[in-house]
Amino acid sequence: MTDAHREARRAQIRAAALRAFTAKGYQRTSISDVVAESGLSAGAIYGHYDGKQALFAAVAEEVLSRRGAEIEDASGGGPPSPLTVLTILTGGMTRDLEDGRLLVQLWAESTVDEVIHDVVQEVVGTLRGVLRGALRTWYATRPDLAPDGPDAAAELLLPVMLGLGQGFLMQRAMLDDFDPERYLAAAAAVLPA
Amino acid sequence: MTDAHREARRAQIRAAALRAFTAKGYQRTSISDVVAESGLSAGAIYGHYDGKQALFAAVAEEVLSRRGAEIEDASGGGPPSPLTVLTILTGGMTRDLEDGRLLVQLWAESTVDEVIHDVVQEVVGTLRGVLRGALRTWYATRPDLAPDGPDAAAELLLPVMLGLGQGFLMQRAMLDDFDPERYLAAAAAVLPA
DNA sequence: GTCTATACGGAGATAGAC
DNA sequence: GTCTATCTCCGTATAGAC
Repeated sequence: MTDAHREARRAQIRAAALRAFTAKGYQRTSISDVVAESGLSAGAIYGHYDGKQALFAAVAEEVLSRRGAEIEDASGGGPPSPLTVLTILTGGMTRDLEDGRLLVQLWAESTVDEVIHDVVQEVVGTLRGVLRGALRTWYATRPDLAPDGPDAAAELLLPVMLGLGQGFLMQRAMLDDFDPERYLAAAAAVLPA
Repeated sequence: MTDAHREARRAQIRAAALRAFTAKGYQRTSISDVVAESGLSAGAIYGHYDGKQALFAAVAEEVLSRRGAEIEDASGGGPPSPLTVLTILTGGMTRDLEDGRLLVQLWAESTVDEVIHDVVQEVVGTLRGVLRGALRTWYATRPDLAPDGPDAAAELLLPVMLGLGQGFLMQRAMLDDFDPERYLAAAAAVLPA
């Protein structure tokens, strides 16, 4: 089997795992669920991934790393505003995940599972680095909003940006009456622009 | 056994469950863990609660309802600012829970468990009602910040307030280098004041 | 009301044939 | 590499004595 075929099969397994985890949540999803969703067998899954935990880590890494890439892409046409960055984050997650359930599962698991914790720590770290860079270059074009310099301003806004993104995904996943556009409008009202 | 004794025993069980859920996460916590933590037996637990799910719901309800009470208390000395409200929310959770892990577990579970979903829906609904009331009265004292009236302004800010609170708890629970004061300072910079 | 002991089901993971 | 079949453990919940 060529490397390409091997990676294709791994991608197939990850995609099935993503669907299964999203539908039932990480903990309630059994390997049998992934088996059923993928059309493969338990043996096949374990031939490619060490187990459920490794599979979850792989899926999480795939999803989160795309957001960093998207923000860097968007920086091509001039520095994106904080609101634009937030829109990219939430829009990308919406496209990949339909709802935010998988990420909420990931965050919960990261507070209680060492391995997942480390994976999240690393991948959120790089995403935050990309965010920081984007905000810095934007503040550099708006010195009126950054009296202490763009770096300090970006560093200060960073946790809030992350929080607003997490809030969006959380509320979309858990509240029946969540209104995405309303949330982004509210965020726009508080973010610097 | 008097009602007071009965409630005391139930509180004892809830407290043990809270500790156990916080330490290992909801799903990984077994009834045996709660048994060990409480010093009681399985039979005793089931004599007071229908099972793990009901116990989790009871704990969640207890914790969240306190925040509503605290915000209403604070409204006694004049309408609290958005930042004050956020500080009450995060400070209260810090006091009750040490870290935000239990709530992150709750949110994750609410996206995947019908019963927990309904409980969260209701209790977050009332908390949101309290928040809405507090923001309205505050905006009423600051008509310069509410061109469309205090009600509209409060309604718009509501999801952001919730998001910032969730972001605080999430990041505290999952990020090694989280700085609570820095987060609140950053929130203060974006919130109306 | 509370204990001890246990029934019952389901989970993750592996063995061995193909 | 993949399948079928299965092993082993652990979790929830209950039964029955006190």
